[in-house]
Amino acid sequence: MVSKAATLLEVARLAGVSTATVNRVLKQQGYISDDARQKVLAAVAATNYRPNVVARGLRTQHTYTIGLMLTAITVNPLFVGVAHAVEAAAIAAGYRVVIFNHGGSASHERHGIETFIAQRVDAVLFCTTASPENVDILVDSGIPAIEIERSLTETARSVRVDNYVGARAAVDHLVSLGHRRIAFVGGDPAIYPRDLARQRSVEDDRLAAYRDGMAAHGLKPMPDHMRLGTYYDLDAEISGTEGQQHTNALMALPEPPTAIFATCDILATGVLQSLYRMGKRVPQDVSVVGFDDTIAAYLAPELTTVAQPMTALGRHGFDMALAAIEGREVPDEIVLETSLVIRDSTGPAP
Amino acid sequence: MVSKAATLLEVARLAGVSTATVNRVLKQQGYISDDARQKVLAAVAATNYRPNVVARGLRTQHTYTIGLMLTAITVNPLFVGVAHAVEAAAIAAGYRVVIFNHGGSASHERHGIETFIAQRVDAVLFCTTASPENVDILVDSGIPAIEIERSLTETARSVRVDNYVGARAAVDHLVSLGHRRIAFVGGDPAIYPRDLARQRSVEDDRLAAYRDGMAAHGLKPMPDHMRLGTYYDLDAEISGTEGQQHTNALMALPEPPTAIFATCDILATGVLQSLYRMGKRVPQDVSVVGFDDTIAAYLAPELTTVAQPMTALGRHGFDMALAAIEGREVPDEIVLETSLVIRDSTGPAP
DNA sequence: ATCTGCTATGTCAACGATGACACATGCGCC
DNA sequence: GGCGCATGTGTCATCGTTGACATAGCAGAT
Repeated sequence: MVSKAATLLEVARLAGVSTATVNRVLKQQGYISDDARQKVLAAVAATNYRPNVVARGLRTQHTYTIGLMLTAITVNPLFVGVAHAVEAAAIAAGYRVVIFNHGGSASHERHGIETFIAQRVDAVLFCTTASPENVDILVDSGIPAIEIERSLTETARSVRVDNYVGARAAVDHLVSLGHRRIAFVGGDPAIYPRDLARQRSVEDDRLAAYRDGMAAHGLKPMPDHMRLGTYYDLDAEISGTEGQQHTNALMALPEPPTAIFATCDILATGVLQSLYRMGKRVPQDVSVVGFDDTIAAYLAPELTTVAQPMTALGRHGFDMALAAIEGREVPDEIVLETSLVIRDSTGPAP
Repeated sequence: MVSKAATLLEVARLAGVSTATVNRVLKQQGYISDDARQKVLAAVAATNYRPNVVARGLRTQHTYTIGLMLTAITVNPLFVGVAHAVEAAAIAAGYRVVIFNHGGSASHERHGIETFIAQRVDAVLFCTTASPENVDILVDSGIPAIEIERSLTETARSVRVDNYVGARAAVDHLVSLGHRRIAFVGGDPAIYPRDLARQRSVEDDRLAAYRDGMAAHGLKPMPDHMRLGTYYDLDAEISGTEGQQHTNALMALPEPPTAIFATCDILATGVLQSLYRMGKRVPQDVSVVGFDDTIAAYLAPELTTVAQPMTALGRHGFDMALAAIEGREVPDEIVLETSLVIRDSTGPAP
C-alpha cells in the first residue's frame, strides 16, 4: 500500500477539529480536552501521520540539521570515529547530520558550504577544513562553525587535543624502556596547515614534544625523518607508504633506531610493514608507537599508541554547536587529553 | 558581518522586478531581457542571495536529499568505503546525504526511518538493515529503498556482490598454491540475517563456496571453524578477537591448517595476530586470505583478499535510487563481481 | 486593419506547520 | 449580576519558492 503522507489538515478534518488543536495535542502544550485528545490521536494513528519537517523548518527557521564537513571519511579512521560520535550526539538531541567530503579541495568545500547554507543547517562541524576562508563564509552568515581535531581558523570555535602532551607521553614511554635512539616519523610541519591563532600545526606540536622530550633526557633527536608530500595528497597520507620509506631509510643508517614514534597509526602501519619485510621483530628488535588509536588494535603486533578521544571530540563538538544554536555561552576552545595505550609493539631496548 | 539571508522577494525589489523574473533568471528558463538579467544578477550578487532549499522542498515536494542507513560506520571499513562512494555520487547529482547509524537495534533503526520520512528524503539506501520490516515501512510510504552489500528483504532493490564466486576464487587460489588443509573462519550462517528471497545469507554463500571448492579438488573441509556470537554483537564482530580464538583452536589441532580463509578482513586481522603471537610466519608457515579489501593493505604482511567493489556498490546504489526517484526503469537487483587481490600473505604450502 | 505568435514580465495561490490572537465557555467570588 | 480567570478551540497570516496563468507590447502575415 503506497500512500501519500497525510497532512495536519487531513488529520484535523478526520478528527473533526482544527489544525491548531491537532498541533496542540502533538506538541503537548496549551489546553486540550480529553475528548479532543482521543479523537486527534485516533486520527493520527489512522492516517499514519508524520509531521513534515520541511514545512516546519520553513515556518520556524530552524531545521534541526547540522552539517559535517570532512576531508574524506576514508582518509583516516579517526574521522570515522569522530563522525560516528557526532552523529550519535546529534541524534540523541533530535538533530540530523548531513555529511560532505571535500577531498582536500577548497573549491569543492566551498560548494559544500554553499549547500549547507542553502539547506539552512543550524550549524556546521569541520573535521579539518580545506580552507579557513570557507569557514569564514559560514561565520559571516551567522551559522555556528566548530572545528574538531584541529583548529585552523581564528573565527571558529574548536575542540582538539593536547598534541604536545600526547606526543611527549609516547617519547617518555620509550625512554623509560631504555631506548636512546628514537626516531620520529611524521609529516613536515611546514606543509601542514597552521592554527591561525597559535601559528602551530598539529605536527609542530608533536615534533616539538619529541625534540623537547629527547632533550629532557639528554638524547639527540635523529635526523631526516619527516617528509610526507603535500598534506592533502590524500593517497599519500592514507597509504602508509611514507611510513615504509622512512623506516627503510632509518634502518639503513649506521646506527639505526631501536624505537620509532609515528605521528599517526596509518603511518605506523607502514613502519610495521617495513620492519616485517626486513625480518625485524617488534618489539624485540625495534619498538613502535603510533598516534590516534584507530587501527592500532588490529595490527600484529597490537600497536602501542597515543589515543585520541574520538568519542569525546565528536560529542563536545556537537555540544558546542548546540550551545551556540541555543544562544548559550560557548567556550572558544576545548582541549582534551590523550592517553597512552600500551600494547605489544613496545618493549625494552635491545 | 553577520546578516540574515536575503530572500527572493528582497532580490526582486532591489532589482526592481518581480520574483517571477528573478526566478526565471536563476533557473535560466523562459524569456528574460538582457536588461532584466543584468539587474537581477547584480541584485543577487549584492545581497549574496542563496536559495532556501527548505522552502523549495516544501513547494516542489522534492528535497534532493537521500538517507543513508548504516549499521554503524565504525563497525567495518567496508561501510566507510560505501558511504564515501554514495556521498560522492549523490553530490555529483546535486543531492545531499543524511546519515543514520542504527547500531544493530531494530527500534533505533525504526526511529531513523521515521526521521527520514518526516524529513521527506527522496530515497533511502541501506548498508545493512537491522530489520526488514523497517524497510517495508519505507516502501509502503512510497519512498524508494535500496539495499547495498546485502539483500535482506523481498521488497527493496539491492546492489550486492557474488559472494559465492568471490569465496571460490580465494579457495582456488590456495589450492593452486598446493594447500590441502585449508580452514574456513567465518560467522555461523545460522546467525547471519538471510536474504528473504533466496533464503541465503552472505555467509551461506561464502561457506558453500568453500565446501564446494574443497570438494571439487577432492579435499575435506576442516571442522569446527565458525562461531561469531550474535551477528549484531558489534564489538565481537569488529574486534578480530573471534579470529584469534578460531586460529588458536585451529593451530592446536593434530593436523593444523596450512592456510586460513577468513570471510572478512577484520576477522583476518585476528588470524594474523594469533599467528604472530605463536611465532608462525605468514606466508611461510601459514597462508591467510581475507575478504573485503578494507584494511588488507595496511597489515603486515599485506593481506591477500577478495576485494569488494566498494565504490561501485555505492555508486550503483545511488544510481538505482536516482532512477527510482525519477521514475525510470530500475532493475530489482545488481550483482557485481569481486576480485582476488594477491598480496604477501599467501604463498606455497610448506 | 486585424490577427497570430513571439517576447517579456507580473500576479498569486499553493506547499504544510506554526502560533499569535480572538473567541467561547464555565466556574468561583465579590 | 458582573467580573476575573482558567479552560478549550478555531482562524489565519506567515515562512520563501515555484510555476501556471494572465497581461501586454510589438513584428510580421493576411
